[in-house]
Amino acid sequence: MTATAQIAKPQRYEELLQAAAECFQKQGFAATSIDTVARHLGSTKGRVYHYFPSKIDLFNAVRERAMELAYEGIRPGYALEVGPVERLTAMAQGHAMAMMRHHSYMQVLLDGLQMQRFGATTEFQRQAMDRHLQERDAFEDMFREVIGEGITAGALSVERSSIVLQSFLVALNGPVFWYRPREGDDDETRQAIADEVVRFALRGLGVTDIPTLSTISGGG
Amino acid sequence: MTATAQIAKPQRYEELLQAAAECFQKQGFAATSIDTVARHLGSTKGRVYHYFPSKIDLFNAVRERAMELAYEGIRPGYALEVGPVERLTAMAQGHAMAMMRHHSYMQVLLDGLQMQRFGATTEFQRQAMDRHLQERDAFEDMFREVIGEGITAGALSVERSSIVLQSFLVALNGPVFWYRPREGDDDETRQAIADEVVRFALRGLGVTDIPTLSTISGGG
DNA sequence: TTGACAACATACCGAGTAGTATGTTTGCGT
DNA sequence: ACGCAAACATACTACTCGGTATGTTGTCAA
Repeated sequence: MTATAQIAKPQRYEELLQAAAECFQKQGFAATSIDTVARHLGSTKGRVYHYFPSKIDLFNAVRERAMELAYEGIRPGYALEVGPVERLTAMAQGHAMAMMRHHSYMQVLLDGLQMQRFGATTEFQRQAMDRHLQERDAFEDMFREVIGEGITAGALSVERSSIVLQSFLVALNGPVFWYRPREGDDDETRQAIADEVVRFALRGLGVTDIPTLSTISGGG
Repeated sequence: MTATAQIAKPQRYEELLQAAAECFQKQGFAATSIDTVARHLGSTKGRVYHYFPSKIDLFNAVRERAMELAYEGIRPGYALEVGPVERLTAMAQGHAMAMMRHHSYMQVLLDGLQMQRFGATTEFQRQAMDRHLQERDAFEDMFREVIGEGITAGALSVERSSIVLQSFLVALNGPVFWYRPREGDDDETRQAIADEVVRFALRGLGVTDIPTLSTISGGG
């Protein structure tokens, strides 16, 4: 009796994506079977393959969603009409927050990006990978751009900018590696952590007076 | 005709470890089969199982070796009899260098540490994992200790030290994620990169005047 | 009432994969 | 020369997993 009718299709899709994100996060792509995801939902393969044509498509869907969430994290800061250091701070804050808020998705995202090394994939899958890498580059470019403005404005002191950028991004991604979501965690808890991470990362770029969020929203 | 006799046993072991490290790095643990490793060596399963009782033991051997290499990276700096900031700088340098020099091993190491999330393992494997996590903690403690001395000495400005420590370590581990070994790379190339990474990480801790290696070896 | 279709569940197949059991070669001590 | 063990290679087994083919059930329009 296929049980739970009534549930709208997009909601089922969302449930599947969430379950897949959690499984891929916990076990990685290769170690996660379709049956694992299905069991996590209390259902069977049939359901999964009804919504996704293959395992890799499911994985790509999770990554794509994760990428969207990452964009959402930094876009508000990027769009601010204030100085580069203030924009950068807001972007960094948003990104660090997204890393904790959507922890499962983000871990899958970073895992997936490291998958470049899975040299042997099909031509079709290679296209998906390339698209994904392009999105990552575009994402990084947003930081690159604002950091560049900061350097021009003399607010940042940087020698080899490409390496520093990578260090900066890795530091912001940090919570994905060491933050473990706890039962009572709310946005305030995460904000406090994000503040400290952002402080560290910005000082790494040579910023001595770290702007606060209230300073930023108060006007540049 | 088993071909290549003459080769000493420890050398064979070393070859196997290296091959395993490269395979696990490229494909991850789950996606790497014993046959993959064997083919990478131009041999068969027989060889692998002659030296290692199981796949997980092979993997653990790689991780253990990686951990040793990581220790070797920071020990010289830790042992210096100079100020905490100078010691920390030397440790950070050594660590960043090790991340690039032993890139395959280190990637496997970090991959493996993230494997905490593979909740469902055997009791025996859980012990190996616990031992490994303890070693990681001991490793981190060496940094924690020196950073603590730096704070006491007033040379570092840090608020929530646990989060800052994690950010610091992630930044130093960074090269594992974004550095790709190139044909012509020698230690000088890597030193230049490490310098920049260390500079970033130390400034994140609030160090304004980064010591140089010559300063350190010249005496505190 | 009756198709028709969506939304699954179930059964099944072929391709790997970890591990084992057994052969085969080679060097070495006697 | 001979036996013996190290150092593998080969063949095989039990099992898992991605994907497919097919069955089943609820829903809804005509």
